[in-house]
Amino acid sequence: MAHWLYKSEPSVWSWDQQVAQGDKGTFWSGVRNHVAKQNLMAMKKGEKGFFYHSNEGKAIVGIVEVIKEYYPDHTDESGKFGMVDIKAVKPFKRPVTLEEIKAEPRLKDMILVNNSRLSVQPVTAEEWALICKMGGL
DNA sequence: GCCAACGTTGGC
DNA sequence: GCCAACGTTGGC
Repeated sequence: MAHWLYKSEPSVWSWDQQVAQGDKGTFWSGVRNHVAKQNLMAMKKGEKGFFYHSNEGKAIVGIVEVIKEYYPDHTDESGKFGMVDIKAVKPFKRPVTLEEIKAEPRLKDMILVNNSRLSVQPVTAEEWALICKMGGL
């Protein structure tokens, strides 16, 4: 089962807002990048991902799960892009900051470190396990 | 189909 | 607020 990482600016859409949606979750719209789109299309229901706060906080704050697979993004006028639905699963006991991730040699190949602009990223099994541990889960 | 110009993202 | 990195656009 694959793992993912979703980036959001808290001023636009925060973890707290995601949690407030409960089990019904929300659609993850607004992706306008083809690599990110490929990642969205590869997602399967039930797969989990990290929720990362960019700009403010710069930390992974919790875990989300895919509850609906790829379908057209109604906010995209061109009709080329789509989205998935995700819901909050559980918060980290403590956030794992970008600083900590950069300081960990085993995480030096993470896309988050090397291509910070990609908004939806795959995470390897090793990275997943390590970051969960760092987050107190 | 190349590439310069421009816009956006996100860390610092 | 600056700027590097990246993606997209449009002229040729």
